[in-house]
Amino acid sequence: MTALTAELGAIVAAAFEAEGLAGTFGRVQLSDRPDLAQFQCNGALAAAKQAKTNPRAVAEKIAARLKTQPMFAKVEIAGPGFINLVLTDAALEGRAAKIASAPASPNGKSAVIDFGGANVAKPMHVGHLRSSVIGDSLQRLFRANGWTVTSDVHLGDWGLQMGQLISEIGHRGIAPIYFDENYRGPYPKDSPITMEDLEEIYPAASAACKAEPARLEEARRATAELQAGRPGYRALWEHFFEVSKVGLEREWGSLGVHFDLWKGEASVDRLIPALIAMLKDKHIAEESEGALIVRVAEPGDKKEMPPLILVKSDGAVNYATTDLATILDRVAEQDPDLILYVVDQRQHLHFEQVFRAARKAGIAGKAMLEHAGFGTMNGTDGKPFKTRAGGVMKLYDLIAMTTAEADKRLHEAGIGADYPAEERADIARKVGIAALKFADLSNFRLTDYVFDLERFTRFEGKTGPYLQYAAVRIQSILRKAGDEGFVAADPLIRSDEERALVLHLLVLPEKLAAAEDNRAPNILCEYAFELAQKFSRFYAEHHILSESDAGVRAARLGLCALTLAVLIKVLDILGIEVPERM
RNA sequence: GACCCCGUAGCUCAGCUGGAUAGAGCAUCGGAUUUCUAAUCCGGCGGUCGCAGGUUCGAGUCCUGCCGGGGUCGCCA
Repeated sequence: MTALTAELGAIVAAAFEAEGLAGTFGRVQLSDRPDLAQFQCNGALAAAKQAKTNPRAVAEKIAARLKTQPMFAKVEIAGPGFINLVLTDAALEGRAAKIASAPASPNGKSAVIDFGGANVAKPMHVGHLRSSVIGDSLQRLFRANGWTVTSDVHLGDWGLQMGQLISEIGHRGIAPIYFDENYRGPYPKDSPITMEDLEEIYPAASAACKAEPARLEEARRATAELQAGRPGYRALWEHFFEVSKVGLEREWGSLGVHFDLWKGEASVDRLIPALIAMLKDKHIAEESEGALIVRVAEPGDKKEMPPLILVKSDGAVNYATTDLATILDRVAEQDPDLILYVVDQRQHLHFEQVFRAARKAGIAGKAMLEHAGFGTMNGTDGKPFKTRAGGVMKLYDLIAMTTAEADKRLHEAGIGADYPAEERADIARKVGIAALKFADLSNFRLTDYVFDLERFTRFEGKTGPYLQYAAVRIQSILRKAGDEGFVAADPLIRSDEERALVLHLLVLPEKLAAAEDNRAPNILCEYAFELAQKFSRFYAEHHILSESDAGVRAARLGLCALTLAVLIKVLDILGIEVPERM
C-alpha cells in the first residue's frame, strides 16, 4: 500500500515540473488545517523563494494544473501560497477498501534489533520493561513494513556479575566440585542452584563486593577465569544460563514478547581473540595503563570521548568488547542493513564508542549502527520508579500489580460478571498488559514518563483499555451482523463522520512510515487513539444494524470491518491484544 | 567542569525534515441516552511553548548564551 501523500505528491511534483520547477517541491503532507483541507503542499513557497518570484503566483499555476485531475474535489490557495487539496469522496472510497488487505511486501532490507537486555541470574525489573516493550513494538513495526527482522535478546551473561555469583557460591561452599581445580569432569547435569537461589545469591554477592574490596577482587578474578575457560566455572555458568532462561522466557511470555535469538555476551566469546588480534594488527588497539584500549576520539569532537576498553588490566573483557564481537557475529550471520539497539539512553556514550570503534575496524559490513535510546520510568514523585519499600520493583510484580488493578476496574464496571472465571482472568491480563504497554509506548522514547497505575488502567482517555474497548465494540457489532445474516460491502461516504474516518484509515501508511523513520511507536499510539475516536464519533451518529436500507447498512458494516482490521493491526504492532469481548 | 536528554494548558504528554489560529487526554463547567457495549459522544474554560538574543517572508521547531530538572564522563552493565 503506497502512502496517499506519496501518490498525491507524484501528481503535484509533475505539475511543478511542467512549470519548469523541481519536482521535489511537490511534496504533499496531511493538512495542518483539517477545517480547510485534507492535504496540502507548501512547495510553492520554497519554489518562489528559490526562483525569486511571488509564491502565490507559483501556487496559482500549480493549482491550475491540479484542477484538471478528477480526483480532486477542491484545489485552493490559501495564505502566502499553501496549496490546499481535498479529494472527492469517490477517490477516498476507491482507496479505502484496499487499505487493510495490503500485505507487507518485502522491502529487501534486513535489521537486527537488539533489545530486552536482561541479565542472567538477575530477575527482570522495571528497567527492562521499556526495552522490552519498545523493542518488541519496533520489531513488529519493521516486519509490518517489510523488513526482515532478527531480534536478539542479547543477555548480559559474561560480565562481572558472573564472577560475583561464582565467587559467592564458592564462599558458601554450595557446590565444591565446580571449584576443584583437580577435578576433570564431567559435571552434574542438574543445576546446584535454583532460580530462587539466584535471586537471593546475586544481591548478596553484589553487596559483599561493595562492602569488601577483597571480595570485589575475587569476583574480578573469577570473571577473568571464567572468560579464560576454567571448566568448573563454565559448567556453573551453563547452569546459571539455563536456570535463568526459564524464568526470563516466562516473564517475556507474559508480556507477549518474543525473540528470534537468545544470544548474549558469552555467545560471542569465541570471536574475541581473533577480534583483539585483528585490532592489534591494524594498530587500532593499544596498551594503556595496563589495559588494551581503542582510542575513539575524533578531531571535531565537542565532547570528551573516553577510549573504549577492550581488555581490562585484570585480563577480563567488558561489554564494549562483547558488543564489538557481537557486531562481527551479526555481520557474519545476518549481514544486516541495520543494527538497532533499543537500550537505555544512559548508555548512549557507550554505543557511540562502540560504533566508532566498529567503523575504525571496518567490521560492521553494510550495517548502519544505531542506538534508539529511551528515558526512564519514574514514580509519581518524579524519581525513578521504586517499590513502596524503596527497592527496585521486579517486572513480575509490576505485571501482577497491573493485572490486579485491571481486574479491579473490570469488577467495578461490572464487566464480565457472568463470564467464566477463566475468561475474566484472561481479559484482566490483556487489559493490564495493554494499559502498561500503551502508557509506555505513547510517550516519545527519549522522554522520561511517570508511572501512574490508576491513570493507565482507566477506560476513559488515551489509554490501552479505551482502545481495546473500541475494538471490542466493533467486534460485537460484526458478530451481531453475522447472526442476522447481514453482509458487508465496501465503505461509502455519506456523512462528515464517515469521511473523517475513511480519511484517517487511508493515512495508515504514512503513520507506519513515520513511526519507522523515527523509531517512534508513540506515533502509532496517537494514530490508534484518533482512529478509535473517529470511529466512536461515526458510531454515535449512525445506526448500523438497525439501518433499513440494506446497501447503506452493508457499506457501514464494511467501514466497521475495515476500522477493526486497521485498529487490530496497529494494536498488534504495539503488542496489544484485543479480547473477544469485555 | 565538559557533553547528552528534557523544560509546551492546573496535571500527564503530542507536535514528523521551520509554515496558516500551538494540539490531545485528565481535571473542571454545560449538553446528549427507550445504547448496535454511555467504559461513549458533542460543546465551553484553560498556554508570554523555561528566559534572552539571533537567522528567516515565517521559529514550539534551527543557531548562541543563560536558568531549572535528569543523565553520562577509562577498566559495572
